[in-house]
Amino acid sequence: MTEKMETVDRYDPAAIESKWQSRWEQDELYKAEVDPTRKKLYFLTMLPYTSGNLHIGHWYAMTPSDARARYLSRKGYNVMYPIGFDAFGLPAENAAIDRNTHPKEWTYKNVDRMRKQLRSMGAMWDWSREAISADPEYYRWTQWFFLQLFKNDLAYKKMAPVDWCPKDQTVLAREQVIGEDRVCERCKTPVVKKDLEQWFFRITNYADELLDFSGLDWPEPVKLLQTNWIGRSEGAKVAFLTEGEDEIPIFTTRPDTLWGATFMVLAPEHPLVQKLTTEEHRDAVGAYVEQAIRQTDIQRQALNKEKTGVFTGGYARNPVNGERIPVWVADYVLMSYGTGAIMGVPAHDQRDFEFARKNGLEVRPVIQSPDGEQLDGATMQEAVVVYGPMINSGPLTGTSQDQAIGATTGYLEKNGIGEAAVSYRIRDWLISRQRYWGAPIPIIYCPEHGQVPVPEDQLPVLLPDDVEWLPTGQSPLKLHPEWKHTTCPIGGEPAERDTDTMDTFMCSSWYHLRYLSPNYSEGPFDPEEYDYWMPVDTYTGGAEHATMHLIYTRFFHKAGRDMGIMKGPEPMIQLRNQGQILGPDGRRMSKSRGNVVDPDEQVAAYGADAVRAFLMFGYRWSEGGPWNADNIHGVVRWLSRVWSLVQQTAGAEPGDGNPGTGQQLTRKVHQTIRAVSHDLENFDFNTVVSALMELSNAIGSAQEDGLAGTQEFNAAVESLLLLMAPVTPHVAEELWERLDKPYSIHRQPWPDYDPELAKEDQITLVIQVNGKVRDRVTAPADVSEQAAKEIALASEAIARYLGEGEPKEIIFVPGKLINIVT
RNA sequence: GCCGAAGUGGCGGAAUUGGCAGACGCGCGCGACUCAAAAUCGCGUUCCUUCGGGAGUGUGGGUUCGAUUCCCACCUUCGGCACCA
Repeated sequence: MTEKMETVDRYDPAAIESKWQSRWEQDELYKAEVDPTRKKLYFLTMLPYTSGNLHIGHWYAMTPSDARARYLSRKGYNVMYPIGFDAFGLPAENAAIDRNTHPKEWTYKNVDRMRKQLRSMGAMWDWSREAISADPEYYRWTQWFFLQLFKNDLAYKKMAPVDWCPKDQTVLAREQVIGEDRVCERCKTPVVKKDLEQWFFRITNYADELLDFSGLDWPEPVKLLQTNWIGRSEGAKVAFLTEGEDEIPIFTTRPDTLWGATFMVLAPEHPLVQKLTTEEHRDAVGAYVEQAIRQTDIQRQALNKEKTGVFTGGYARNPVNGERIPVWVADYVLMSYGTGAIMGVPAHDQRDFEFARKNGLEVRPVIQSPDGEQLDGATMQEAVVVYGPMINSGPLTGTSQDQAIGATTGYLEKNGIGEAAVSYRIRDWLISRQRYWGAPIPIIYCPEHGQVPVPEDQLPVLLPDDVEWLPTGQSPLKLHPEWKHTTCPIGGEPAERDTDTMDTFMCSSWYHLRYLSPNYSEGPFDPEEYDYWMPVDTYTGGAEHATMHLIYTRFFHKAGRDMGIMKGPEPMIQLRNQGQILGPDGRRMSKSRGNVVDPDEQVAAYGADAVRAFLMFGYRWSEGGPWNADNIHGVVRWLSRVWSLVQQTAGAEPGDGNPGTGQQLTRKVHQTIRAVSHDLENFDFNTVVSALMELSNAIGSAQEDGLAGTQEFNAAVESLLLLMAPVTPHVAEELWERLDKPYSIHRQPWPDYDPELAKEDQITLVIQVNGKVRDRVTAPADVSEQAAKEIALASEAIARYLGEGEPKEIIFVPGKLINIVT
């Protein structure tokens, strides 16, 4: 033993990791190829943004996923695990401007650095499928997708009040404006409203289909976030007529309260405001509308504790009872939802109630209060927001709660004044960005022919390199005359290009398709690859993308399917979210706080295998948590122990250990195979590592018991390495080689377990009295109820707790416990 | 306010179906090795205790022979939504 020790070198991850990384790459160990004879598995992890440096968060997201992909590959699946870079976008452009370099240069330098950093993980990525969204050969097809959406009327340009980030000098999609403060998702600056002509995608056409998650194995919270984001409401659309015979449609979820509508409110931006306003009220309305439109959303909200609004002087008729009701303008009604106009039913809507009280408008109850009390509009303190039988409702008075909405809708339809309708919270996806670093929108504006799509054979519309940034923050594309001025593809007239670029979420909506065939030039992807690999079987990434990327990519897929480009109902079948690693102080990592953990430093200090194993072991993957610099030592020690254990015992002469111990070791091996397989399958990475530790501890004890060199012992060591390989690929490969096993361990089939061998033959039988544990005895695993009873009643420890007389009841759980109830 | 997730030792966390609470690790304590230290190895480590035992999985109830697990009410933390008619 002592002699042997001296020949054992120390575990030195730096020496073995780069060696194996180059070897695997050279041997194309992870190259995925279409093979119809094998069951495929497309395993995808959200692509990194080219921000400059790999973050410990990337490791946390990617290395457990890699372990699972490796496991499934060893289980026999033909696994494709690709990687690429999300390379366009604001952060790159801003960072480049700050550093006075070109975004392209900055981005591609980052790609080089991040590639190296990614390689240091030792993940099973197929680098031959790498795709970078800022490559012309990539964005050519991003533009192509835009044109297909345009041709199918799923992309359109319109003037609309949009969210503008004054710092980043661009508009944002609704999804990219976050929180109570309505700030820019990237720079956290409060956005302002601006009226601009912008490109939108008709994601609202797919609202209903996006609510259908059938066939998807996605986390419930993500499905719920998307459901709420889409925000489907059922109700009715009702046409009110002004005295000038203009129609004002409104949407309501409570058609049953129509008889209680005592006023109408228009959003300040509503097109009929001017026309309805009487001379007498013109100044007041004009001033109100102007200040409302000028305000940012936060300003509106701050004032919104108090409902403001002004009377237009105009009137409309309530179509169900012909009553003349005043029309007001107020900013609590949003132009962007429903029809931009509402009926005011103060008795049964709290907002309308507050507005009515403030402005002396009539409050008229039309739904029976649930406590049977007679509601009095003049004295009510708040709106009674309930469902109930209809009262004061003309011909429908007395309709029961259950029939109220249906009866009203029927009445509306019969009389031609309205119909059942659905409204959604989600808005069309605004994709124009007034920025340089993105895929140019491939549209040319011709004075003769209007919006003319760039012919497909002229794609890509290349981003010009020779651009200048002015302190005004204007897009350099606007200031680049040679690029901007072109000719009309139809008639050759002088024409102008669209100088906006596309939201980067557009690039990332289809990157999983570019991975299929990154060099394909006949289309966005090779259909043969598509048919084999799609859909994505498992997709992993952060839950923060629930209402952005994950909703966009589903829309994109469905639109692509309807255009005959893609197939199948959904792009990604199984989704799992990891949590977030925080700084050691428990707060989000950020440079300004100085709490950023650099993965390169960790790898230099402990090796990639230790960092991988630690990230899997130290956290519930779906939760994450603060970085704990101490806990990684446990994993490092474990790997060192395995390292010396394997080498000390390799080729040992069989010892004279007792055969029972060998059998126990074999049992532990089979139990570990079962546990590790189950937990990898279920994303329970922390217990994967703890099960492996238990096995190596058991092997260590067996070594002390003199079992080294026996068949059981060697088989256990072999199994340990085979099971460790997905978690710690380098050290497993190195030790595997040192045992003279065939290269590569990552191509060895995953070990099977034998349930018989995994079964315990002895159990600890727990003896309870009235549900409290009073004794534990060793018994055969298949101990019968009768035998267990005898054992329990014979126990001295138990006798003390049994009173006089017979036990009332004895409960026996086979293989577990016996409970005596007295 | 509405919706969602989570509360278990000093810390990270474990506990297939309602059945031994605290696996596996960190940290800490004691010991071995060493001139010494580091590293390594071994043992111990939920709390209280009069050493018999008692209490214990955010709080209070409930169901059950038996509850971290199921039900009801509440508290705390974190995330999402924000006048959506």
